[in-house]
Amino acid sequence: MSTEASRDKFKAFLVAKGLRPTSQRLAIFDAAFAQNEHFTAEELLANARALDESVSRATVYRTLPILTGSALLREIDIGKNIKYYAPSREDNGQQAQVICIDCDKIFEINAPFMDWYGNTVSSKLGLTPVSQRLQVSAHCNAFQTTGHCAHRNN
Amino acid sequence: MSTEASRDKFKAFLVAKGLRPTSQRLAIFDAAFAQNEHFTAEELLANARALDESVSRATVYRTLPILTGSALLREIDIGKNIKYYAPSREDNGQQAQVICIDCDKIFEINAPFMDWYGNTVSSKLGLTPVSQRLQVSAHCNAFQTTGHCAHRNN
DNA sequence: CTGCCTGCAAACTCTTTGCACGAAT
DNA sequence: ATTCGTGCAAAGAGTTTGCAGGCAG
Repeated sequence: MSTEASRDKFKAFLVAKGLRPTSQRLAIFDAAFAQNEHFTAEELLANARALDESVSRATVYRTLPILTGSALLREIDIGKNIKYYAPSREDNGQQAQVICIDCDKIFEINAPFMDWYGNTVSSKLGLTPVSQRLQVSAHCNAFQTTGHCAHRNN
Repeated sequence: MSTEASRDKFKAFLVAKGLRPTSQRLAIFDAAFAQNEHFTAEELLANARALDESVSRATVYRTLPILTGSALLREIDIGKNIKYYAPSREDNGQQAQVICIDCDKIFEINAPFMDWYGNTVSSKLGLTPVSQRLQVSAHCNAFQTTGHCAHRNN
């Protein structure tokens, strides 16, 4: 899905919910979809402010649940106290993450068996699966030798 | 591994690290291993205080990393802002969790394929896997109809 | 007497919320 | 007018940490 199409979908979602497509909300959307990497709320704030300096931290935090609720953005919790976000993909919900412990870089891996696994395991317990996540935390081999990861520019 | 054997292992671990097996640390250990369910730091504090009222919140938070570092306790992050803990099992590191969204009950499921998956996926990226986790979030069917989960007494 | 441990309370990080003002309908 | 959205700053939750005193070796 193109960014432009997603932007329209976001506007339509807002209107359908009786919410207004304000300049701040759209700036936050644009900043989110301009990101190549996974990002945090704070990074999103900085990038949204670059587009529209009137965007406040509160509005970012209030808009993020709208974006994840509209399924345009995914929230990714890697077990730190901070949440990461990334634009959704088609294979949404069937992706595993490999997280570099050294630089926090997140790799997304297709894992279509996850849905099957969630269904199988939940039904045995009398539960209905809502979501599943599979994450591998790993050290970067390059970091062990060179002292820094090649993944992210830090 | 019996609780008694674990207790000795904990003492040995402390000594090996040059740390002292103080009454507070042992009370925290005993409280942790008396739990049947997964527990939070705050619950552990309450239970440890029942054994030794001199235990403080700070000491609980300072002792938890020691316990997880000694591999006697596992830390389980279910994507809430709070961390859960549980005594380790033999099949440590190869367990998936099914989490009831309605009551936060955590079911542990053996998933021996996780190690294989972590190794396979990491090696392709030039990474060395450290840990992996597989979690399924699900709704309790009983909750949908009766309004409360049968799992936990709340 | 030297250094590890402790409790207390303050600090910290990330996120949420109350409030009054401003914009849209 | 009325409702919705906003920024600011304060509050909140969970966790960490600086400090002065206490206990062990």
